[in-house]
Amino acid sequence: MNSLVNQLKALGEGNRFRICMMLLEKPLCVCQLLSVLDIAGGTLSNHLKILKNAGLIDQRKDGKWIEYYIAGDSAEDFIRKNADFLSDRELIDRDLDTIRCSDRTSCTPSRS
Amino acid sequence: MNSLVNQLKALGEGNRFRICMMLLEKPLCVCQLLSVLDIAGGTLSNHLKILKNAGLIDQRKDGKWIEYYIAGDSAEDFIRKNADFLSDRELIDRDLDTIRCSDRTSCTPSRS
DNA sequence: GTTACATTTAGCTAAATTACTAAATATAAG
DNA sequence: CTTATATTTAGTAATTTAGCTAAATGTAAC
Repeated sequence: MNSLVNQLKALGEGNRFRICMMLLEKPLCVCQLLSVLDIAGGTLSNHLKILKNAGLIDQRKDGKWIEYYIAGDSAEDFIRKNADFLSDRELIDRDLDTIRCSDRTSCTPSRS
Repeated sequence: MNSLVNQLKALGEGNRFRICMMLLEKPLCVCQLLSVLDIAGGTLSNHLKILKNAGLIDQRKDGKWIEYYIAGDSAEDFIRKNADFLSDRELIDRDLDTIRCSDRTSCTPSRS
């Protein structure tokens, strides 16, 4: 029970939900997520840790970057089933459009 | 999006999750829920309000009691789909066994 | 190795959340 | 109307959470 409640709690926060929706589309590095979300790098890192502890996402090295992805079939299933209840898909699509530095040339995490 | 995230957040708390699991079985009054959960009446009342605001449950009068129930088909669907991910069904069953005063003869809410 | 960039950790604050108790309200029964 | 029971509201304390900035760490490229 605990692990399910933890997953629900992890997904039940706006920014973390958005992260999962984006990762459902494709794996992304921290700086790409950062280009969409209006939060500081440290905050994002913390959200990623919470999602990872809940078993919803995982990470792997990709050269200079760390790529995050949905942890596995059961995590994907869990997230997808909940995403089904989403009425305004529009917001998610807007997020996906906003992903920057997909060529990964300049991923400065600085946020004035 | 907001409403879905709110529902996830509402369900993503241990006591509220247990409440929903029990109500999935059958409508229950506050004192019955109270007989299972180890929290004070005021606290329970607050949890019920959160679940109700999220649109997951609703209430109706039943004589002296207030009966809570899953709000409707879509709420039931949402809760059931998430309950599917539950591995240890045992804990829920234990809760259901613990419901007291189902005859509603003595539902004192006092908790020393 | 030094520099530059990417990410995480640490330490902090403000806001939100969960919990309690006690008081208030509502209803039913006598 | 009074009493007993059921539920909610209010006020408060403790805990957790989300956010920030700055420092630390890791990695790549020069």
